[in-house]
Amino acid sequence: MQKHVNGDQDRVARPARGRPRSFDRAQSLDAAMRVFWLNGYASTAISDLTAAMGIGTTSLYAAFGSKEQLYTEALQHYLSLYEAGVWSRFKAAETAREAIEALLVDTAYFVAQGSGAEDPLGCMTTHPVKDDSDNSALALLMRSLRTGMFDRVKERLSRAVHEGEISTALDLGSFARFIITLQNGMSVQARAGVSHAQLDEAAKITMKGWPSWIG
Amino acid sequence: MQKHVNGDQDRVARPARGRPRSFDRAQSLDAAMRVFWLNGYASTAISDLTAAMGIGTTSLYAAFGSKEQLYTEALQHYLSLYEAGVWSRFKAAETAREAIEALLVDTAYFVAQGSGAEDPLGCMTTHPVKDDSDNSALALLMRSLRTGMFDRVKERLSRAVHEGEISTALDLGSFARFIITLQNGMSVQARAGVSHAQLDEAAKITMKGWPSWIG
DNA sequence: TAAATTATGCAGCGATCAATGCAGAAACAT
DNA sequence: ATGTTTCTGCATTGATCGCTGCATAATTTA
Repeated sequence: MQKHVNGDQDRVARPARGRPRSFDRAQSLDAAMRVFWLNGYASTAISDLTAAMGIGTTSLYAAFGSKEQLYTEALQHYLSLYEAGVWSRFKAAETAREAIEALLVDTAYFVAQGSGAEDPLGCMTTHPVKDDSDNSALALLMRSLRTGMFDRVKERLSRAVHEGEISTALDLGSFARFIITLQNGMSVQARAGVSHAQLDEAAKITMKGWPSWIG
Repeated sequence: MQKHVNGDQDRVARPARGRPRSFDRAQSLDAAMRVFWLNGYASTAISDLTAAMGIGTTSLYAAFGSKEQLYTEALQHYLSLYEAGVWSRFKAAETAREAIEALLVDTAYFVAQGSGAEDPLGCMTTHPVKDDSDNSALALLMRSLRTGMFDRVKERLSRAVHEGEISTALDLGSFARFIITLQNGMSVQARAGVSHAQLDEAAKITMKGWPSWIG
């Protein structure tokens, strides 16, 4: 009855034994990512996912294991899609000032990009997932993402100190914390309906404080 | 069987007809506020509330109407308890610089105050509640709170411009947006486990940019 | 004491939650 | 053809969701 509509990815990865999947796994994963991104983990029902992915619950569980495993995979898909985009100019910048400004401006663009109706707003990792205090693989992943962002900013600042761009008097940890906090706030603001233009201007105003910071 | 343990508030407000309440309404409301604050609206079950409030579901609905009405009342209780504390030094400050610094420092203190286990972390209004796009009374209240905070900061900056503290070249809307965004970010950070000390230092580092901003 | 009023505990409502059992369908291998 | 393997749709599981009906308890009013 159903046709085989798999992408080449699946066909290569799996020896084609048994009945083939009737849906494109990567495409369904992308749809699931959008739903999770839009509603968060707890507020997303399996029925929301199956509707968006265009498959039944049995197929969902056969292909992705569980709601939590699907979320984990969707989160990794999210990172592989967007993380490089948000951080590319940060990484490529020659000065710390350009790097930080790029991070803030590009974050403002990214979190306020969607329409809010179908296209999600904000950052997927800013949404509270579930009990953060447990030691599930998902909670550990979320924590490592957060510390990773902080460390990246702090590392860049540290390099700038060595290169003489920033005074040794600046507390790098506190300043990196400030930047990450601002970035997190942008996600909340975007979800509350604040426009890209407003966040972009806020990011640029922020950078006007730079001369005083690097003192 | 049960004893009458009402506070005086109820006894005065209501002509004591019929069986009296066996619990202190204000006390139960306070407990409900903590649960909502800790878990958010969607992730809080009625059973969580009744357990924390020490009453049955029938009593909860008789006294508070519905989950949404209870949340609304809990939110107003939250505001009456803490809003003045966070904003008092902001309001009393003589200069805009002192006002903004007080807001950031006091926010850092407030959001990172709790233990995280029983005492909630972050700001109750930063938690996504439910569908923000509808026109329910609760959604409208949340929106008015957000715009209110922004307006308060912008008003204070405007006054500082008139008083000559801040250059007319500064875009007040963008700068106020920056401050509110940072404040929101503090709530997210605190929930993620960032300590009060780190947020406090970040707030103080932030204020080092002041001379460059006011031009 | 009797009637009226309000609150409580118990039990359960229909709906939805995440997740599964099962039989049949669609591909392979032999 | 026959068997093996994998996937799909349907129906359903037990648990929990927000919420309520109902009988009874506790109080005031008459």
